[in-house]
Amino acid sequence: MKDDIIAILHGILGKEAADAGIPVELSVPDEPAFGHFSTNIAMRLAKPKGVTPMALAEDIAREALHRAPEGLFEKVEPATPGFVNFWMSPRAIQQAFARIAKDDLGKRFGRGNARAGATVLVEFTDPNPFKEFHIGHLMSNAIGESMARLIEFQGAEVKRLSYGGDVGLHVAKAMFGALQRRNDIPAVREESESAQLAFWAAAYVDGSARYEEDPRAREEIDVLNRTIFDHADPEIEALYAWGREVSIAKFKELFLRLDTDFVRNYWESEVVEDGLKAVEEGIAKGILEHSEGAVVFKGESYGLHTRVFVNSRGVPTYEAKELGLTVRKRRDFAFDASIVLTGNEQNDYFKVLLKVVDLLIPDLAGKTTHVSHGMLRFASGKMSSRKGNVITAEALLAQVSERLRGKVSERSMLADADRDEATEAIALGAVRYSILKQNPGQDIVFDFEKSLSFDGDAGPYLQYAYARLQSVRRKAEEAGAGKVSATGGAAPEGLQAFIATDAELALVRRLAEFPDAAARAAERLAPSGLAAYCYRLAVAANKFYETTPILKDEDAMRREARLRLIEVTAHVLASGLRLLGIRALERI
RNA sequence: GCCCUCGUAGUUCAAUGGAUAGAACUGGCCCGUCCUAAGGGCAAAAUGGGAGUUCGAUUCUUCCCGAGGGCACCA
Repeated sequence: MKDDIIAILHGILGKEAADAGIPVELSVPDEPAFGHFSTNIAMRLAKPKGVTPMALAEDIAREALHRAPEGLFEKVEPATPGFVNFWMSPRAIQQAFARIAKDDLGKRFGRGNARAGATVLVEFTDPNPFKEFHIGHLMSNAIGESMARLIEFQGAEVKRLSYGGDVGLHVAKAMFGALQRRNDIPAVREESESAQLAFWAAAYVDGSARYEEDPRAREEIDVLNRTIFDHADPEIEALYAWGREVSIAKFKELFLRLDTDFVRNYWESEVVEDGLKAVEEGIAKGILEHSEGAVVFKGESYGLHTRVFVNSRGVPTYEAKELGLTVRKRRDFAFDASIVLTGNEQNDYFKVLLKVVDLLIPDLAGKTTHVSHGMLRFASGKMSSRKGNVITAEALLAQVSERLRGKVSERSMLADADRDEATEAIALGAVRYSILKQNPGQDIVFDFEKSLSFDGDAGPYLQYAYARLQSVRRKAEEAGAGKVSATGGAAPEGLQAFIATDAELALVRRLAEFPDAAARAAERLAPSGLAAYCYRLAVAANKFYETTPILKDEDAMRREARLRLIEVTAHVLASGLRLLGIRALERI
């Protein structure tokens, strides 16, 4: 429908719009009084053409109606101060539905080809061994996984990557903390996985505190950092191996639970060499320089600031390692684009890094995009793993599940055995949706009671809408009322003519928006637009469900048509949810 | 001090420079012989302040106020 109108507008405007550099755009107004589609082209073109916006809008409206195939529009109207609003005829909407249903059967409705044939790396989550997997990582995971799926939906092959700091100062701090209680270690190693993790979390908190408070401890930790880096001490090596292993085992378990499949998990320890080599090259090329015993990049002439790449002890910092990672990625994958997702506190740092990459590795220039997410903030104050007041991803999910449990058991649609699984999926969906519905890059103020709602614009609402649609389908199948063509049986010709109520037509118009919504979210690398779309689709589906009898309708053809609409809606909703990383549940 | 984000109903979030700023939660009022009420409907409620650009500004520029982040050996 949208493409039809744009084509008509291009026909009317000829090359005037193109010459003026003004794109012909069509939007879907929130306000029903402004039509199904609306364009502002008359206002934008009035000045170059030397006419009033309203006069142009009137001309365009009249001409559009004149040029359109018979029966496409219900009406086309100019509106002050110069909009042109379009209302599709029911028949045009019905035909759109027939097309969507056909595409949907082919399981390709909504897919785009903006990234067809491209290989895109997406690095996200990035938990660090020796530290906890906290809700910040959960946030990165939710956004990154959704971005990955959106890009795949546009035809690209996506390689999911994670990168973790298994060497560096934070490790030295944790190791220092652990060495303070080395006598406990044999006992702890006999205990549960979670006790071992708790030991390391506490060790890190201790080590961090001592690093800040005690100059002598600080010196020891810096030395320890070098020792770890050099693999110089067997006892340290053994302790390190244990800590690293405990962390990584946990991460693997969580990745599985979060349904994210990384093809490669990079560790800082393995990119050190490439990083140092790149730094050498940078020095040779005069991009990096020695300063006060360290190797730095002076970013001031680029409007950036100076950053240290190798510290005065000869240990590469995050900068050099990230440089090594970039080189490494290029060696491991032939990629067209690489996306790195981090917290927004790294924005300035990444500008420096990407500038160095541009200067040092010209063939990678511009291929890497840094995307940042905001921080999780609490009414109660800031979370800091250094201070030990972090909320782990597991703790959050456990708490959300706990709140859901009562709600799930009140409802009888599920067998007891399935309730735990549903609770898990709803909890994950609720958390994911609350993260994804917001613009990425913004901080999220997190409040257990308030921000994680299970009603209204929230994950469970979408899952519920889906489950209800599926329930109707099941009942229809049980009753033998019409073959819902899940198995691929084509609907009888002309069925779409029975889609006629306002709620039905509005729902079809929503369905038609799906490809645009997915494409736009992928282009902007922002799942929030798709989350908003899924919500609006669910609203339209619920309205249809509430207002329109389906199984109870006496007319067999109409019943079949409505079942078909339900089937397609459920499938599109499921596709949308999948792109958000939220499981569509058959029953709730 | 310099740089980057961000200030929208009581709260949490929307709004490719467009129309009457859109939702949800909370509080108020309706809908139960009906396909899952985690639902549907009604009413109420907001752009931090000032100047500017524009036919049109939540959006762009600038100043002020406020919050967060970054600014050399952490990541």
